[in-house]
Amino acid sequence: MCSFNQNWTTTGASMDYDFSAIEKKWQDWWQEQGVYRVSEDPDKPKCYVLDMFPYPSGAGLHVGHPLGYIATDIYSRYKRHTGHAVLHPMGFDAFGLPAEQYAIETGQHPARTTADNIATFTNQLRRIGFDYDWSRQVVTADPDYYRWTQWIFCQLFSHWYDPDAGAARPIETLQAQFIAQGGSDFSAAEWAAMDNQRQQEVLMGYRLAYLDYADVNWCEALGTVLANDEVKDGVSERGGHPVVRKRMRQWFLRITAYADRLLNALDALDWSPALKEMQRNWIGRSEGASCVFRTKEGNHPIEIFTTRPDTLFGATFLVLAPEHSLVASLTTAEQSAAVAQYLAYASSRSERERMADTKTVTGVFSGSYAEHPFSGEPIPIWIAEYVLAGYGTGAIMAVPSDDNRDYAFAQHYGLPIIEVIDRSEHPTAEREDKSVGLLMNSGFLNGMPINAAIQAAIAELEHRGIGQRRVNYRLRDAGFSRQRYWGEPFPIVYRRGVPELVPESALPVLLPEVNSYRPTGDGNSPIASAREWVELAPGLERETDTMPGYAGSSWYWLRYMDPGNRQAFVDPKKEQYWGQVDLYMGGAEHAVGHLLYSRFWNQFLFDLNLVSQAEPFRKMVNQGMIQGRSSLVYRIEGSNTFASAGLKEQYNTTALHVDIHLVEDDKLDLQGFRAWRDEYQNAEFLLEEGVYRCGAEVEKMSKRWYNVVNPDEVCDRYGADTLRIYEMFLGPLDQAKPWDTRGIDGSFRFLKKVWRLFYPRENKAPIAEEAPSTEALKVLHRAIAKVQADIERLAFNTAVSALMVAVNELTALKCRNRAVLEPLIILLSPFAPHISEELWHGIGHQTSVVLQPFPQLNESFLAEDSFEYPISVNGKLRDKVALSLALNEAQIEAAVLQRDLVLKWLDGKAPKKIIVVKGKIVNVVV
RNA sequence: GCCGAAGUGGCGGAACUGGUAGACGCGCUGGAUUCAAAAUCCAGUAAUGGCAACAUUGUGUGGGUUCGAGUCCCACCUUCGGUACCA
Repeated sequence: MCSFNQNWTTTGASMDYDFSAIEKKWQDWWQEQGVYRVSEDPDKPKCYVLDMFPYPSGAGLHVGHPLGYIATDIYSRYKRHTGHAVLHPMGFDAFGLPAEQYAIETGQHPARTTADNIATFTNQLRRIGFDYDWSRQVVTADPDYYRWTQWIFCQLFSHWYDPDAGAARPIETLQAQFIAQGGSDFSAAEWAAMDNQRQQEVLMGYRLAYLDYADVNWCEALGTVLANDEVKDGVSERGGHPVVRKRMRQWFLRITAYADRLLNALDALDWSPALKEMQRNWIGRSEGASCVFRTKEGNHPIEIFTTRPDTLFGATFLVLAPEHSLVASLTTAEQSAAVAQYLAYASSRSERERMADTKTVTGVFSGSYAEHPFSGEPIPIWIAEYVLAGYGTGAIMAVPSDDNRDYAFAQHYGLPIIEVIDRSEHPTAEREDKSVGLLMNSGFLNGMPINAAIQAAIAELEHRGIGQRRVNYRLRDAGFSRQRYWGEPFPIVYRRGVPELVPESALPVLLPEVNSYRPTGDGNSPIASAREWVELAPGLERETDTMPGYAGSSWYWLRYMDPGNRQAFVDPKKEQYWGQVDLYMGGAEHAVGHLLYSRFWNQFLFDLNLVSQAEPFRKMVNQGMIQGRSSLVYRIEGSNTFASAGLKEQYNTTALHVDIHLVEDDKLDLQGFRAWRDEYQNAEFLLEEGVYRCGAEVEKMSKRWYNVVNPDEVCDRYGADTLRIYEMFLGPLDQAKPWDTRGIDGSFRFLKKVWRLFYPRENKAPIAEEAPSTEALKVLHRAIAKVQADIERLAFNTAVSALMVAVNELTALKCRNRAVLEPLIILLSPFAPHISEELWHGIGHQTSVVLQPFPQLNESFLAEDSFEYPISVNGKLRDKVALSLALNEAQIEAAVLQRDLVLKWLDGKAPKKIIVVKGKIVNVVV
């Protein structure tokens, strides 16, 4: 990798594949000609192909990033060839922490560094030759963009989710309802009696964007709130300062209102089962019942959630989470010391520790008892960390007979166990098996199967007014506040503490300039220090939190449809034309976060009739990660001597990563290595056959492992077309695969072979106009069939392989006919657009190959009249014979039985059976 | 633990609904060309045995279904991704 060759040229430069000149030339030409400009065309079917837009980091792109972009580029170019109006845009997710962190360190305005990084990314992307319509680029940090992010937030704030309508409705409809008939726990008269502030607090409980209190990661030393990934093992990642939970008022989005719709709509989407399953698990719907247990001492009803109300008679104790609000009031004097000790222990345990050992049973008795709602028996109330405060009601009824954790707990503390499911008919059934068994020891439920008992138990709970059917979700409402500078400001002002929207005419609310991007130290965002911006008037202050990173990315695909619109976030006509994203490509790391938020925003906008489709992404594909291939050197312990890979076993060595740019073909550049780091200046080497061999390891491509390959390097050395072909040829799109620059030669040679097809060394004659041979046509049409089918199923590795086969065969046939080579260029052009455009113009065309129709498959060229039958004897391949496909099965059988090899294996015996599959195989059973 | 994906030559990988395992490419070996190198071209390349024809073995492991299994079924092992005491 260290020494890049000059471009591939020998003599007669014009007849050689000079990729760097070709690529530059056509990129400029496409730009000038506006070849990739798209608009709505009612005469064409539409196709919307989308990539997850990147965050423009300072590091630039590595070869792993464009994998998905190349795939969608090929797909979108193919769709252009097949007559579609194709929307394939690109933009930037430009708000985020790294730019802000850089600003804190250097004082550079994040807008400035973001713009620089976008320029770097754009240059890198342009070099690869994508068919983006750059005039549609969106940047989430651009005020023209984020005014609409703010606008959508305004809609979320001014709507509530009406469960009766199953859709979002204006908050005024709820107000009207309160005026007319009151709410769930107040009458119309009581509503009327409330002051505005109180009324607003009630409404806040319904808005889809609302304020509530939540714990954040607060770091006193840094004076700021930290994101989850900035906290490692309870201390800040930077500086290692302690981080504590702190309650702060935060904005939330009520995504839980849409939980059921988000879950149900998954079925109709063309996403991988794995991806759907991740979303289902994240939403985590479970059906069951809530039930209230009265306490023996004092009036402290405990509400629990259970998915197994049928086992209520088996509930022998209750368990509260250590953080449950009733823990203090239910702890008796005798138990207070033990409980206090346990609570101290529980709060000292990090999430990580709690996760690590789920086998250890811990808990403490509160001293109090609850009353069993059906039997009236007293049952003890325990406190244990295996019950989570954040899920359900933070309290459970423990049924040791039918829950493994409850069972382990009961065993450990000697609590009673009542069997309530009779599984005697099914001796192999395990605890928690819901599919078999009849209720016993359960009063009115006795003898019922489990499902019937669940229904009966819920009915009884509802009848007695102590519980009800309930659906519970794991999904939480999404925290939407960040105490940061570099994000969208909220379009919110507080009038004497009551939040209200700024008028629409005041949008966008621009980020103020600040003197310092450092946290204020009191938990507020840096923009709180811009006092003249915050204080609009006495008693009228702006919100100083900003929106999180996912705000801008939750609707960006809609903006691409109509990026310049100043009247609306998208023109409804344009939205109706482009509709759903037909193919969405991106990394699996966004499987739950981004994809769930985006679906939620889209469902909401759909409720408001602002978009025409409930679901934004019809087909979603996750591209696999391209891994790096790291190089390793082996330092002999306690020395500055390095042993070559083959010698390392003889010594006690430490493997160290070395920059792959100092390694070629696993051989280390010794001078380069000594110059690389001061500490290696005097390094000594133990060589093998005169060279130092490095070890290698496949791992994530990362600066940290010095194994990053930049696409620019590859473009310099081989060209963008080779990069594109190689990335696709590497393996299936959705699989993780290692990048090995050594393998790229094959793709480069392939393109050179394509070039030679048009410009053979020994033949300077122009392309032949006469009719091609049947063999050449057969090769062409086989390629058309395979490439087309493979692009449709996104199997680009085998499509490239099919093109290689075609080029090899046409080279062998010395085919130079226009009628074959012209369609071949179009087949190749989605994969390698630059060389294709050059060859296309080279054979006399003036217009772009991009705009050509895809070659029409003629099946008649694929038809064969004979087939070489493999003949197996007892399933083992023994012979082959070419036979006409016109023969019937009896004729084939007869021909096979005459074969010498078959007779030899029959060894004089008559065959037991002969299986003839026409056009496939013959199997002789002896 | 649970959910999902995947285990095929020295390497990346191919094989449609069960029908010639290893397409295509890398690498490697030999040869041509060259003063030499690069580049290019030709031949070979799963393993084992054999000059060869050919034979035996072979798609993570062990069973099974089938005329026939990389592909289907059962059990298990390993790797990767997600998730995590979810009541």
